[in-house]
Amino acid sequence: MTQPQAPDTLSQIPKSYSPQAAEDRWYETWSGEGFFAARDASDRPAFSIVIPPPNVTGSLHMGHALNATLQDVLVRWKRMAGFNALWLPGTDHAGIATQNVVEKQLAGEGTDRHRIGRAEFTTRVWKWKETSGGRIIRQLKRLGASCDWPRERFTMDEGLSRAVREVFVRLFEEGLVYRGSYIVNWCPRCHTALSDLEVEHEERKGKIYFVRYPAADGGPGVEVATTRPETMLGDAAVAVHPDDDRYKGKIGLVVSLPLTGRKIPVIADPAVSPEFGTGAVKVTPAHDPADFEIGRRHDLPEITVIGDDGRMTAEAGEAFAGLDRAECREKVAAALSAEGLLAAVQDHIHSVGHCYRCKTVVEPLVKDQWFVRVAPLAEPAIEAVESGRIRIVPRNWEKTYFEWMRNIRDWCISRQIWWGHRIPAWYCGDCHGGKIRLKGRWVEEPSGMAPATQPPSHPAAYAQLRAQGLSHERILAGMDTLIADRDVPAIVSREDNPACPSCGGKNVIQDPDVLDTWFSSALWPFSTLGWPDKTPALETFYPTSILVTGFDILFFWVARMIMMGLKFMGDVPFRDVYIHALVRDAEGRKMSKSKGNVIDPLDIVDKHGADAFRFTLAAMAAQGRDVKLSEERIEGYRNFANKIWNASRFVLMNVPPDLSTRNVSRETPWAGALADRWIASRLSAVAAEVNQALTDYRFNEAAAALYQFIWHEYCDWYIELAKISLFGEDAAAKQRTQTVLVMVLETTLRLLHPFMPFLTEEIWQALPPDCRTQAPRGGTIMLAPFPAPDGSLNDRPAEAAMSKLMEAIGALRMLRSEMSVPPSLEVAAVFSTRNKGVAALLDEHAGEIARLARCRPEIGVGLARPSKSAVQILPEMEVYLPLEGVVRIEDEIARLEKEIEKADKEVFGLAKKFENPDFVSKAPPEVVENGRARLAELAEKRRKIGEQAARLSEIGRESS
RNA sequence: GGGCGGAUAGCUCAGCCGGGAGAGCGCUGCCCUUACAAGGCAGAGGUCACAGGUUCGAUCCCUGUUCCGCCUACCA
Repeated sequence: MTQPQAPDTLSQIPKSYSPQAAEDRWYETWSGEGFFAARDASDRPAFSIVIPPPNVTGSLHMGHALNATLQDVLVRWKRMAGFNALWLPGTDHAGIATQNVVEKQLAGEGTDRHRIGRAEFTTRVWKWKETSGGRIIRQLKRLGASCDWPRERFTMDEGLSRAVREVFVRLFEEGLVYRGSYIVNWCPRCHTALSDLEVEHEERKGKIYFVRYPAADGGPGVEVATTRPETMLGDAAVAVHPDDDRYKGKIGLVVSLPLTGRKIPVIADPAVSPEFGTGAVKVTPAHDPADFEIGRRHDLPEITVIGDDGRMTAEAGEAFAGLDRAECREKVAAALSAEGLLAAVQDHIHSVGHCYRCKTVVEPLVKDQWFVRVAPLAEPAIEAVESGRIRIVPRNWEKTYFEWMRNIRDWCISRQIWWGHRIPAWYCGDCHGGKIRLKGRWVEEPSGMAPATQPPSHPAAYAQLRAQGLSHERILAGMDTLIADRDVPAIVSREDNPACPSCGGKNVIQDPDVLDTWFSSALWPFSTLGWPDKTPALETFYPTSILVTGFDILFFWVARMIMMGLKFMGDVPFRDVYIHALVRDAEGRKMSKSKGNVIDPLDIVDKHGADAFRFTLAAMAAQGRDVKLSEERIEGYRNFANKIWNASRFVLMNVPPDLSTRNVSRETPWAGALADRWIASRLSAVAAEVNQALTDYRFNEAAAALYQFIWHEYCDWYIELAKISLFGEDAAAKQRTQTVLVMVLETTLRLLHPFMPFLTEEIWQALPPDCRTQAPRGGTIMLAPFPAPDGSLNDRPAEAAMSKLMEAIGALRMLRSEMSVPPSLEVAAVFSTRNKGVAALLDEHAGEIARLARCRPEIGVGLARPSKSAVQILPEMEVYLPLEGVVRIEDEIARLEKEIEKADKEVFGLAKKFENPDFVSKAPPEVVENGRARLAELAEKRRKIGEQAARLSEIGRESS
């Protein structure tokens, strides 16, 4: 590969790591060299992830950053571990969102989509997509995402569109897609139907109105409760519960609907809850989902009083027609009040549905729409998770999944917008021309096309337009929307403009609606790999290995992918689903533009580097917890990156550039000094931990293990110890230390690479060439083998000995610090033990103790304590710091008294356990034994401190 | 209404199979010790929300309570 210029002399390595330059340089190299590419055919095992496609309109937010980081960690790990790893990127076309963006643009130009027409509009959207869309893709690259970019897909691509059409047609043929007239969620602003999932419910303070409906014969009527009095204008009945004794006599009564005088019946329906309100409910089938059901059961008329634009229709009556929903509510309430029919108004909290795109209050309306019959698809999808063919991690999301899947309702998939996959359904103008009503630009001047500045007008029947002399083509060209009567059959076809099966004519008109964006997203795991064609990629990478996503789209997307994957591929779309948390701000609030608490991931990358940012996200991704991101935390990991940088700098400054670890057998370098054996043992433990944690998707644990090892073992101890031989006279020891220093660093870099790709590559490239573990190709760390746990390096004795040594050093450091002995002052110190082995160990490592605790150590068995000295009592040794001429004795006495207090507490707590005879008899023997040993140790320590305190007080008295 | 999750150091959070409470940041003290002051060494700081229960033993398991999130639902 083309070698970017790595600093070649030590003096050139700057003292702190600056990420920017390295990041751009390495990303370009990796991607240019094709290191991210997976192979359609390979003898290596496949590992594949498809990215949850972000909206093409979107820009990278924290959620994306977390999502992408976790995927990249996994895919880089697997790639290094020898898999044919694919991470397939792409975006979705985000129908409503994208359409909104371009519509806003048009509004700025003083026009709108109806004036420019459908064809021109979609051209505009494509143009927008080409120039402004996909910003998020470029942002992902800044994060270091190792996606196979040449495979990038877009839901509106030719191939994916073909998949959409194939699926739609097949579902239709099987009766799983149908067109029907039902109540749907309608956004009066976006002017389209929404699926249930696209409605966000929010608790709102509102009012509940109690309204008297007098009997038609003038007798006592019924009182109903409603939160939406304006809908009463469309009431078709009043319903009560069949078993409600209060209303038994009223069933069948005809009441007079206030303000309209219309006569409506009182009916009985079990859906009514007797406990709520008055127990009698007004029924508005055209404007309430529950009422709609009741209406259909009782064959009530569906009187539409609110129109597509959220304004009252003519049906609402002269007094109200044209009013906005909210205005109308006031007017109706006032009118009822004036007539004395408003019994009461109370405050009431209820949840109100809002459009998830524009937050407008949705209006339930009865509309002709296309639906997917979901229940038959849901069944196998439930089974797949129950049986474990798909694992959801963490598991508690399974419950949510099942809950939703078992109560699933049909999915409304048609949208009344222009940007998206147009529904492949046509209606025959020749057979049903009278029942197909169209709106379009020709209506204003039936003799010809109206100027493009004219918005569409009233609907006209297709037959009528033809009769006025418009050609079929011309009608289509000017058509805006279409309403076909319920009994007009749809011709659903894989080919455009199919011939009518009954008349053979070609004058067919395509349904103007487009499909829900999620319909195409649901096919993503196989449509992106080439389906419906049988491609090698599909063969190799489906089912994908894992899906990484946030729980907010568990239903929107994950569930639907499972259904579609099982239906059309006959297999699950992925083996595992890893559900990660939401990223919140430091206060735990959801980040949102309106709250102004958004942290832009790219600002973080600019400021602290992609590696620090990625590491932070991984470290905070504990399963089942939200990620509360604060900049201080990121700074902490930026410091970590810098620490690694400087440790590496130290290594590079102290090893010859021609050093080779190429032919060093695994055992040799570790066979030497205690520190070498210890760090090797620790390294193998960390490698095991990281591998296991990643296997279990416990990213935070992998990150924590690396952090702990690098900073607190390699840097704090190993490097410090290494300095002794590096700066010493023993050439062999020096060389061995250099070897270990580099080998551990090099291995650690590979372990760390999935988390911090840029930094690790930058350093790895600067290592002596013959110290870099050979990658199968490319000469890059990202293709070098991922360190596997190596049990042969485990060295329990070395770890035990090292912790003794660390304890001894720690004890003296503690005394020094407590006694305020300056770090630069070399002191005398006595290490006394009863254990010969310990004495031998300390003696052997007197040099290390001397350096790391800055002292002249005297080591031995049963050494006398210096008369005026501070002491630290450890299980197997006592450490004395002679105080003569160094500090005041009183300070040490005070310190010891505090220690005595602490030790007493501990002894007391533990001793209490043994007072209970059941503990000794019932607890496992090893637990009891362990307790006994600890108790003995503590008691001994307490005794010795006491003695020492007494002695010092005595001396103190004598000398004063 | 149903469901899920949380409550552990000043802050943000780890804590797998019940058996000696951890990290990061912040704070305090001493140090520019030839990799790093974005650093080193050391330290203080916790009734593991509350009340019961199971157990020899509970931060961990069970029940209930309080508070806080979130998801879901056609009680108008």
